Amino acid sequence: MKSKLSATDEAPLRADAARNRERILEAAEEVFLERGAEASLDDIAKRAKVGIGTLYRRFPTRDALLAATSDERLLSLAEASRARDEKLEPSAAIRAFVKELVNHASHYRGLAALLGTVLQEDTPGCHAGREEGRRLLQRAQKTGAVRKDVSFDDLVCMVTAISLAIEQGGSSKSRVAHLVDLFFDGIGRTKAV
Amino acid sequence: MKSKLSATDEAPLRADAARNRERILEAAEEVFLERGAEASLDDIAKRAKVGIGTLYRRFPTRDALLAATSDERLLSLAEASRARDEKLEPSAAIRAFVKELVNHASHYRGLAALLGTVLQEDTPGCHAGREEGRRLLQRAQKTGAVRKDVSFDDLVCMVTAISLAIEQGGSSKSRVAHLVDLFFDGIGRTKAV
DNA sequence: ACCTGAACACCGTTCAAGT
DNA sequence: ACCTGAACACCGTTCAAGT
Repeated sequence: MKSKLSATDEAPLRADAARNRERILEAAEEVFLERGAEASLDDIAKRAKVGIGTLYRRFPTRDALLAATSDERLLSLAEASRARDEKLEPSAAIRAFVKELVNHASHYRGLAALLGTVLQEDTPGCHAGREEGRRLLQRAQKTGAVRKDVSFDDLVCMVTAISLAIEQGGSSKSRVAHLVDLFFDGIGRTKAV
Repeated sequence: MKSKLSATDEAPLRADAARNRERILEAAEEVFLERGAEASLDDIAKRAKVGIGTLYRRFPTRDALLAATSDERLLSLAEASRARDEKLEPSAAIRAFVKELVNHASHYRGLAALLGTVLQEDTPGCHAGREEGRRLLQRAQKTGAVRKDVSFDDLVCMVTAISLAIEQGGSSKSRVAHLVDLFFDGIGRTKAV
């Protein structure tokens, strides 16, 4: 029984194509880590020992490549979030999720600014991330821990802001926590004394 | 009696150089409006009918050009803020300032992402903007309207996030207000019921 | 189906030559 | 002092030719 949600039902790749795809992904991860999310696509193709055309064939846009590169991390992020669902109350759960998403957006330099568009890509990880975020938000709103007029996009906006601040100013784990708290004490109904 | 704060005491420009500087600024404003903050510097030089070298001589970085282009707007923004100081209480005053700054950051496409660095440039407008922001923040904190652990950088971070959200998602004046409120009800001590 | 890389159109930045 | 623009090194994207 296949899921109705399966995005683009992709025809299975030929063996060599699949291999190339994998190599591009590995090279991209390396190069993005070294040079940031705006790194040259040519460099990535070269590192993957693949023609630049092959890269474009598989990943028509930079966002698509970034999304594919982020996919595993996003999947395990969503999974981890669901796993700790039982142990945490809704308010703490969504706060933890946001913190993890900030970590993700800070994984490459330059990813933060693109998070909003990348997360809209049609890949399993992006899908799972959105799903989980929306689920946590609804749950927190149902229990009254979060205001009703907050959208998932508002959440992404928060994450982007925090990640950009981290990227520009100093990182320091406490600054992340500080910013997350700042935003949440606004979004939540809890009074910030 | 000259101000001690006067940034780079700039030697007066030769008449033709001053004229060129002005033309670059006008062209830049136009081109940035048309094509966004990442527009080609070559296009700007051409529109200004100036060699590209002249542009670089006057504005060594893109940020410097963006700052110079924003300068008048930032100056009048700061002035307007000081003007309404008497009529508004601290909480409302800083909220209005943030809203104006969001408008500014949304003036060109792509400016939002650069606001943090552009605002650090050493130009009268950037200086005035920072000054006014810090003043409002202190004032609001003194009256207890804003938490003590909020920094000016936190404010800029907010503005950037909101502007990016505006730029990506739909604009709509109500969304700006919504986001500003969201952030402030977090930053402020007022309980968000 | 897929891969390759040359070809094209672009861009930022520098710097020697000119006034 | 200032201006100019050619020169250099780069980049994204497409597409004809090849397997």
